[in-house]
This record gives sequence, C-alpha cells and structure tokens, in this order.
Amino acid sequence: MADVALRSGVHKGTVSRALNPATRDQVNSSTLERIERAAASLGYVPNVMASGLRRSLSMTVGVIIPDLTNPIFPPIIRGIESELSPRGYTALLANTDATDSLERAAYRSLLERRVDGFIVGTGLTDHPLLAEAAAAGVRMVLVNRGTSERTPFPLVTGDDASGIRAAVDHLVALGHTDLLHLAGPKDFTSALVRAAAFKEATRRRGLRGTTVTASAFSIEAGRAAMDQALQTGTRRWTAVVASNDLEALGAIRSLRAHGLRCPDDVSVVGFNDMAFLEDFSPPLTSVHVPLLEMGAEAARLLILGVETGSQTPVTVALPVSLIVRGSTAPPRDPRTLPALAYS
Amino acid sequence: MADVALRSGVHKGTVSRALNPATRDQVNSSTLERIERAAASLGYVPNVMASGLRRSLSMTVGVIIPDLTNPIFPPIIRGIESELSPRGYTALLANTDATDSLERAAYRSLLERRVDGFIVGTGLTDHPLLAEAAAAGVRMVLVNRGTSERTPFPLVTGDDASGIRAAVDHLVALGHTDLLHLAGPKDFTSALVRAAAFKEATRRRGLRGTTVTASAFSIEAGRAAMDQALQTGTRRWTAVVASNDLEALGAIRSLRAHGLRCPDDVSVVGFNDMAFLEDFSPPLTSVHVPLLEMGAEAARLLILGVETGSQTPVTVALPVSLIVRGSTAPPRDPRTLPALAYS
DNA sequence: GTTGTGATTGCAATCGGTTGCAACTATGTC
DNA sequence: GACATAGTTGCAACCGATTGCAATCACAAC
Repeated sequence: MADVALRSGVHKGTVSRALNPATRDQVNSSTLERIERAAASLGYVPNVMASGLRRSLSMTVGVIIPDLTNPIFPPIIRGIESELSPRGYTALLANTDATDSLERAAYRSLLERRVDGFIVGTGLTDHPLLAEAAAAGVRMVLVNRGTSERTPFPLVTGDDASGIRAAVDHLVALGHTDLLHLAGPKDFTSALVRAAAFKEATRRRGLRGTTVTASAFSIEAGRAAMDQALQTGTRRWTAVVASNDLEALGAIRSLRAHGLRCPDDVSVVGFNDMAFLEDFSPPLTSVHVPLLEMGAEAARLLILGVETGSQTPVTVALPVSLIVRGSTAPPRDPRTLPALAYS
Repeated sequence: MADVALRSGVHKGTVSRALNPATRDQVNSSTLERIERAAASLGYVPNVMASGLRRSLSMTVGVIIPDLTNPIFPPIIRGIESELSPRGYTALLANTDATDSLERAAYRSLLERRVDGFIVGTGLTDHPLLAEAAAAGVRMVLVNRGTSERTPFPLVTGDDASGIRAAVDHLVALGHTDLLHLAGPKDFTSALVRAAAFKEATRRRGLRGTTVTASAFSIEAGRAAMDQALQTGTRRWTAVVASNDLEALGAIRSLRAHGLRCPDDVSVVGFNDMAFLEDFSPPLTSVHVPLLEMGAEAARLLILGVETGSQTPVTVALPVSLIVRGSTAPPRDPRTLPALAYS
C-alpha cells in the first residue's frame, strides 16, 4: 500500500480510503482514478490480516464438524459457504472426529485466528465448550443438532419430530402395525428427539413400537444394532424407522445377512435423505432434510449476530418431507415369513 | 499480551518469547512460569493475525475445489486437514462450481487473506490462473487433476492409466471383448488421461473399444451419454468402463431405463471408489483411488514448499486398485440379448 | 476582502505480536 | 579483583492497514 501511495503521489491513508468501497466517496475522483491505476499496475493485493488486525474483524467464520466424510456435512457446508462468500466471509474448516480433545483444539485454534463467529455441527448434548464460548461472548450458531440444555446460541435443525411422524404415518398407511426404531446414540440431541417422536407417534396411533439404540450414526453401528434386534427372540415388527440414513443402510446389510429382504420382508425408512439414495439397493425411502438450506440459514443467522453484535437463541426448525422410494412396502403375511427371521 | 506483561511484571517482548515454543528456552524458567500463570488467569488467547502480520505467515492454506458435494472431495479434504492441523495450519475452503469467475474470486479472496499456499482440485486443463500464480511466486499444489501444459507446481493424482488397465483386464478376464468407454469432459486432464489409457489398453489387447464422452463428471451427464450410446445402431459392446463413479451410476440408470440389466446384460466399472458403492444397486465395481492419502500427500508437499521456500513440479501418482463388486460379470451369449437392446 | 463551508488529503496513533540489538546480571576464570 | 561468557530481559522498530483529527484548499456568500 505504501508503494501504491508513493506511485500515485498521495499518502497511504488516502490510498486506504480510495480502495475501501465504504470510504471511496471521500476521495476526489481524479485522485481515485490515479490510485486505482497505480494499484492495478503494481498488482496490489490488500492484506486482510492487517486490515483485520486494525478493525478487529477477520471476515472469517469457523466451521466445526465431526467428520466431513459424513455425507450430511458437505451439503450443509456448501449452504454455509453460499451465504458467506458473497458477503466477503471465508469459512475455516475443522474436523473433530467427535473427540473432545480435538474439539477443544479446533475451537482454540479458530479462536486464535480471531474468527468472527462459529458454526458448530457436532451436537454433543453436553458441551462445556458452549458454556465457555457463551461466557467469552463468542458468536456461535448450532446446526443440525442442538444441546440438551438451553444454550444462548441459535440453533438450526430439520423438524425431526414431524419427519419421524411422516415416516410412521407412511408405514401405517402401508399396513404396518409393529415398528422398530433404530435410534442414534444417546449423546446426540437429534437422536433423542427422533426417538421421543417415535415413541409418541406409535403410542398415539396405537402401534407396537420397539427401540434399539445404535452406538453411533454409522453403517457399522446400525448394522450391529440391527443384528442385536434380530437376535432377540421372535421378531414381530415388520418395518424399521432409522434415526439416520447410515444406520438404515447398516440395518439393510444386517437384514440381508440374516436372509431377510428389504422391502419384501422388512421395510426400512432412513433419515436425512443423503445423496444417491435412489441408486441404492433398494432405493432408500427417507426423510428429506434441507441440508443446504440449513447451512445457509445458519450462516445468515451467524452473520446477523456478528454484524448486529447480539444474538437471540432462536431455534429454527426447517420443514422436512418424506421421500418414498423402494425400501418400504406393505408387510407380508406373517405366516409366510422365512424361517430364518426367527433364528 | 500487554496485559499479561503487566500482570507478570515483564516486558511484552519477554511474554512473546515465553509463549512461543521456539523461543521459550530463551527465558528463565521461573519467569516463564510466572508468565504462563498470568496468561492462564487472564484467559489470554494469542492473535495469530497479528503474529502473521509481523512474520508474513498466516498459517492457513487455501483449498479450492469445484464442489464439495462431489463425493470425491470430502475424503481429499479430510486428508489435507489431517496433515495441516497437527502442524498448526488451518484450511480455508472455497468452492468454485468450476466457474471461471468464481474461481478467480476465490483465488483473489484467499490471496487477500495471505494464505501460505494453495491446494487446487479444480483441474481445468487450461488455466490462466496457474500461470498467474506461478509468476507471482505463489505456493501451490494440484490435486486429483493436473493441467495439459507443464506447470511449475507439483501434482498429486491417482495412477489413472493403471486403473483403467486394471478395469480392462478384469473385463477381459470375465470374457468381454467389446468395451465402451464413458469418458469424462475433455477439459479435465484426468478424463483425457483415462480415455487415452482406455484406447491404449484395448488396442494392446486387440479388443474393440468405443468411446462416448459425457459433458460433465455427473450422474446426469453419464446418463445422457449412455442414452446416446444406446441409441446409435446396434450395440456390440458388453461392458462399460466409466471415467468416474457418478458417470457409471448415470450409465446404470440409463441401462435400466432401456430395459438392460447390470451386470446381466452389461457390466459397468466405475472410477474413484467413492463411499457407499457397495450398497448400490448393483454394488459398483470400481477403481479405488486413495483419496485421503492423496489429500494428505498434497498437503505434505505444500507444507514442504512453504517451509523450504521452493517447489519442484514433481508428479506423484498414487497406486490404485480395482475393487470388484457386483456390477461386473461374464457377458451373456449375444443371441439371448433382449430385443430392447437393439432399439 | 473576509469569512464560512464542504471537500480532500495528510498526519500519526493504533491494532497485537515479533525480533535484532543493547543492556544488565550472575557466574566462572586467571 | 578484573574480565570474559552465557543467560535474561528490555527497548523500539516493524508488519500493513484504518481512522479520528487537523490542515489545506477552492469556492461562494456577504
């Protein structure tokens, strides 16, 4: 910038004003043009760090998620980015593998970079970091999963309860009366909310509902939980509502290993409607969650908080919808169930 | 930091030395302890921007990709991050949608943030930005896809040619002698390399090989290209080697729409081995590319370049391997081909 | 001719660390 | 006791912008 000032024969303060859109009108148009020419010919690139240092603003947002390879996160992050980049913000990404130590490290590292705010998608129910952040006056928005306690931060999720209700209604309409819920780990609020909604929905409709809990939101955990469900005595349920698409996929693998077919023997509904579900075997019926929009809304909320300087802990529950594909069908006549099912 | 200095009764220069691991041994251990206590009690968080300003180092790396929701990128980025974060670097993410203007904007925006280097996964064959970056002395590593011209930047890819050869060999072993290559768009080098390898492999083995080119590396484009291939006269080929898993998926959709089954009527091989392929219908045989490792290697190369201050344009081709699943099988007797196939 | 007004521009402090250099202290050596 | 040496710490300039305040200037009004 000093070079530009020298080249155009003005003080660097004037250059600063000329190059900043907000103060551009304070400088004479002929000077402005001269400065702009000088800047262009010198290939001047402003230093956001220096500007940020002075204005204590970094124009960056920290995004903390457990694992980018979990298919729900890429769309969320794209959504976030779609709102950030037009406004000049950039996303700093950190994965935590849901590890407490990595999570602290990521938080700290982003804090050291003076991010203007955080978008957090880890969603562990109890989180000391949140209280800490709140106390420190950090701007933050929770996405996808909330926390058990009240937090001072806004939250953007899908409407979990209504998604589960839609899934149950769909199965009921097909003729199922005995359902299994493949719940997610208890330390995630989304899992808790969905499990509660399942209980409530089956009770209301007078259905039999059983629940098994997977140890993680993953294919492996879903499969293990399903294995367990299939090993305990006589199976009565004819359909499964999973808390997550990955668990649903694991469940289908387990069913297949036990000689049961989906949807012929057992119907399965997933949750999130991750990409490519229609190409799966069978194409998975799932609750569509507007992940992109979720990320975008979270980013909007965060920027609002950053720019107004205050946040209200609203909860935004985005509408979801059931996408019916090939993994759900009317139940078979129980008498024709294959023997293996009872093993 | 001034507060910490005040509190511990030393000069801020000393605090700086005490808190920096590299200069920590220059300060007396009792003073050090006093400073650390003061820092902790004050909740001091160093400002990386300020430090970066002085040292002209930002400890950040810009990652430019076309689209995070393309399933090959999340693993690559995880790989990158796994190398960056232990060394104190953070990734700044930017999507470009393969748009030239967005790409320039992303590059510029990251440059303004004074990233220490770039990892670029866009892979358009001709790229003015690369020449520009090279001229500006920017550190950069290309990942997944290279460029047609020689660039002064290192490149990390999978071994495309050997992957295609493995796919062809596998199909030959099954008894196929007439293959179709579903190529990727010509403006991506990976597509070009794979197409050339296909030509070469079929020629060497004395097979008939046809090529159709998809307009993008996507399901839709793959499907469209396949539709086209199926509409042109009599089909002789019995297997398809796609340039990419998404194209393969699109091809399978097209086949299905034309009343052809995979692998019964037509075998299909994908490329990249993206996640969840084994749950697809049919489970897709694909060339496994070590995406995580690719990202990690790119990050290592970049950090090396940043820290040594010089880069050599090496090309690292990571070994790939064919993962055989359910989408490939021996060809049917041509006479039993369903009539639809000839439509 | 004087004064007021608004538009430009210069000045210099500041943001929060880093670092070469100088100063000071304690210890050891002859 | 003088002096060299190593270990600590203070000093102050600097990184590259931003911005409140003051200075300057041109022009119009009186």
